[in-house]
Amino acid sequence: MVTIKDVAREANMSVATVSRVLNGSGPASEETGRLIREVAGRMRYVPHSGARSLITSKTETLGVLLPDLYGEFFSEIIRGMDSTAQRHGFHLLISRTYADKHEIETAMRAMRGRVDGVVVLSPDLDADSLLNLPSTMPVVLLCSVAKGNETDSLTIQNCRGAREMVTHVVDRGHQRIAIIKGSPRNYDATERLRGYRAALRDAGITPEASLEREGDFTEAAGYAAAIELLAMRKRPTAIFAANDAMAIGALSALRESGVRVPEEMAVAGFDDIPLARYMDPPLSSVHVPICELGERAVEMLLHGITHKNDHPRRRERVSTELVIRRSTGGESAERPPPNTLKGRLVPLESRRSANEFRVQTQQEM
Amino acid sequence: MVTIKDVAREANMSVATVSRVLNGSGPASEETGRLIREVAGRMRYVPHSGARSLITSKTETLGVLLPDLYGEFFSEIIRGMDSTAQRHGFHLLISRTYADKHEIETAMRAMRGRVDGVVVLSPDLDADSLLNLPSTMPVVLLCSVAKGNETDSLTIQNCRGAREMVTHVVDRGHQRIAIIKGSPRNYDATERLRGYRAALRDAGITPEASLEREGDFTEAAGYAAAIELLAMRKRPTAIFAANDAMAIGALSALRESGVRVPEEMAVAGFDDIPLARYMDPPLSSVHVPICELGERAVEMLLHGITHKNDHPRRRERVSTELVIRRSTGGESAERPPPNTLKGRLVPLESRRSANEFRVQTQQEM
DNA sequence: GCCCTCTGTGTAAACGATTACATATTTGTT
DNA sequence: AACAAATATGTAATCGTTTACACAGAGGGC
Repeated sequence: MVTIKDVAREANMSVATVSRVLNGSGPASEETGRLIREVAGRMRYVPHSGARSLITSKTETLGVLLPDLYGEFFSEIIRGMDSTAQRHGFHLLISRTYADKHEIETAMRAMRGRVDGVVVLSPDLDADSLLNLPSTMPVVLLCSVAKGNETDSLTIQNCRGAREMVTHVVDRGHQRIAIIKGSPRNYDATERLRGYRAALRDAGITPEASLEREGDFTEAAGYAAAIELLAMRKRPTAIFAANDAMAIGALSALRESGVRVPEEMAVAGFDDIPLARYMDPPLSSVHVPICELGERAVEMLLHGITHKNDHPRRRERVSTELVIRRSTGGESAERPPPNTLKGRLVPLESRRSANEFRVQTQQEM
Repeated sequence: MVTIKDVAREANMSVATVSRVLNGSGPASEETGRLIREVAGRMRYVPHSGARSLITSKTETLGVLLPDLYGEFFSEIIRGMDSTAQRHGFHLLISRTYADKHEIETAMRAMRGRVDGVVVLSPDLDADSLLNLPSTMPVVLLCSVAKGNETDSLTIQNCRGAREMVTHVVDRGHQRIAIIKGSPRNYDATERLRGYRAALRDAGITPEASLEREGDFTEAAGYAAAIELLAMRKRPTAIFAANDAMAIGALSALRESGVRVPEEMAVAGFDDIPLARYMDPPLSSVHVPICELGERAVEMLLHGITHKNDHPRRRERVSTELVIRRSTGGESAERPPPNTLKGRLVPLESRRSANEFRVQTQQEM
């Protein structure tokens, strides 16, 4: 491995000069500049990032902690993060963890000293406690809230999105609307459930426990839940799945049971993954700008890093957009590429207390 | 940030002893061991990985270079890589690059000194040249071949998989079988095309240029290609898409055109993404053990690292498995979870020349 | 000619860990 | 009792950078 010393020797210069030239961090004559750059290039010198980070105490790397996510969501969010990180000269150190609290803590420790900050995507509510991480380094919480502690966080407008979708279904004349829920420990899932109930309340419909089915965001769960719903003596006429994967599973179950969608049963999902529009019938869904979620999270983290974690904390939320297709009886004329449906960011002012924020959330509903 | 020195001072020990205790790299009395561990824990000491990698010249990090991949593939391959890496105490540094040769080179440079080795997934054929990377560090090439240079590589059994699928379609009585190809610059795509042609040749059917349609692995491409095929005066009776996303797009086009699958048109895909079985009709596909692909790649890389890149190079290939569902007229009785369909690894002995390998590939066909 | 300010360069001290070597202490062997 | 061997601990060099400080020479203003 060729070091800065080797380059200095070869160019008959001191290491200091080489360092200054290569980093543009000090004066240097035109000529020495050219020479050193030429030699460094020829010798294929690449600075040892460990040594550099030792003295500068910067790693130019961002940590990302993720649970085991479903396909499209994972790839898109990484895409968003990596592109913004790269644009700012940062790398991404990724670690998949089981959402378990202890695991997250371990992973955080392991990252310490390797990264300048961390994005933690922990949809698991129990992981709340991770806010107690005595982390001196910047952290951005994704898809979860940190009660009690002050942490930058970024979430999806789950509640409003779900509420809008269910309201749309109500508007199409449905009264008995079922929901296939996500895990009760999942933040996104609980918020979507909240939106569902709010919409029913708005419409003067009393929520019914038997219409709220358990799920876990997988196709299999959606399939199973739909089968159960069909077996009910008083069937619902519409199903709102808390994500697209479950909606797709439900569609498959309905098809096998010979139930026509949307005539006998309307179906709606959440996320608007690319496949949604290729379903039969095309699936109505709540579009989430996943890529943008990743971008924004990294931007927030970088902000925290440049301000040395000494900045007013922010809670932001990316907004969703209703995409109506045929599965809820909407026109299927729609055929714009999904990426034109850009969600806008809704920055909330930084808040001091979680309660204050809660109120805000209520209002936003 | 608390350093080893702080811990040493607090425990009234020398840094050497602290280091030895914490790494278990030297003798230490029972008592000092306990004391130091207690102090380190209390002070939340985490060693600075940069400093450590400086002296040990190990980073315990693996680099991963990926192009912009389609959803499921990306998340699964990372899952496989990360789990094996973690099991061996390694981290993953991920970088998305545009498959462009120059970009890859830049990314490789940036990784140098940050990682102990790199997995490069470069399906782009033009990137061949990257084999000329004067890399002194271990590299594993994924989903592409390196002609000329010696590099460990791991690929999918594309050719055989495609051939088996097309043969299956032929066996169901089809004679005019179209293919929706991937990019001609994509390695997987060209291999799948080769398998398609081989199967036709086996069946005594002469390939027809008009039945080979361009595609780029997106749903939209599959949709468009299917529309074109339907417009032909002499329609095919079956479509083999080079990946599932395109097959799904094709299914959607057929549905809209009122063409019944599989009665009027059989459809098959490649990859067997989780959604395949939830399509209408459930999609026949070639199962690729993606997660395993990632696992194996990391294992190969770790092997290269422990042997300091001075080991016989290997070319391995993960095998695929035919999954027949209703879209090709197969029974749809099948409903095992896809993860029981484990592909087996087919290790090929290390080969000296690319030519030799070529021959082997022919035989394997 | 003196002093000041630039510019270009070099010297050497950090940064935080590991580890070869030295030293001090204990234990065991004869 | 003497000495060897094993155990426990400390000292200091080292890894590859960056950067504060020092210094030399050039140019300008008085």
